[in-house]
Amino acid sequence: MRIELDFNSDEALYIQLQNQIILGIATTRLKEGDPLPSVRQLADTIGINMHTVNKAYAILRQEGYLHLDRRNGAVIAVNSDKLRAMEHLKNEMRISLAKALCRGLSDEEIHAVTDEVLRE
Amino acid sequence: MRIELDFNSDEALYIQLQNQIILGIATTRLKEGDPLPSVRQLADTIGINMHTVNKAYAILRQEGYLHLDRRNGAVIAVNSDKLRAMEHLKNEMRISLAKALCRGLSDEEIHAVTDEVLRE
DNA sequence: CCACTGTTATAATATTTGTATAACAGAGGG
DNA sequence: CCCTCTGTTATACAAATATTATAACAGTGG
Repeated sequence: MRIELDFNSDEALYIQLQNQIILGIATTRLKEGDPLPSVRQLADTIGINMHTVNKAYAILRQEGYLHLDRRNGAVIAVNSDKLRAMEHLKNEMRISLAKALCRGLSDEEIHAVTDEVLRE
Repeated sequence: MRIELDFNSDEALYIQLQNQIILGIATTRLKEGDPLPSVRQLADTIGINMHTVNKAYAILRQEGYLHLDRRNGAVIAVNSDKLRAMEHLKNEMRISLAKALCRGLSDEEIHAVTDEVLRE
């Protein structure tokens, strides 16, 4: 999977990297069991430091998206805890939806945007 | 409106402050034309520095939630650009929804969470 | 033994965040 | 006219975070 980072973004590189991988899983470009490049390899191809990749991988493991070990490297392994995921989603949406409501978007328009994102 | 900040949060104080005010507008606790405390006053009651409040106010003005001038202080004034708001929402939801999809949440479950947040 | 994995330690640098002091220009009230 | 309030700007400093750089360690497989 190709990974592109925006070096002018206000988002940290390791966060962007995390998000790219999460997007990859959500869009099935990355599937359970798929291997990721090693920290050094990926750092090299992107052109960033090994520790930045390692940080992203470590957090992704902690949040249940990866398995890491010295034998197999980094492997996609999604820990599916629906209840926790719904709580997480609710917290993340609170501010985003508040902004939309401030602009006068209706519930229907918000659902329409949701569907549009889900179709990607 | 009461504003509470979490000093142990990983979110910056000026971001939390922004979000509290946006939530206030979305829930109609703050309405068009309502005045906000002056930067010094609010900084004092919260117990943070004046510049931190000023930064939050300045961004809120730039993003079209406030009017600021020396006569009237800070006043709620929402600039309602629906098209831009929908683009903004779409971008913010992309990662949040990707995480939910990784955990196996269905479109229906995601809509249910959306509705739950909208009812707040 | 060698090359590869993730992991850890340590250090240097740059950026962001929050605080602190101070001043400026415009507006309103006594 | 002076005093006080408003947002705004400049400067400096401390702390935390992000990124890079070198280096080493322990386990795995060829």
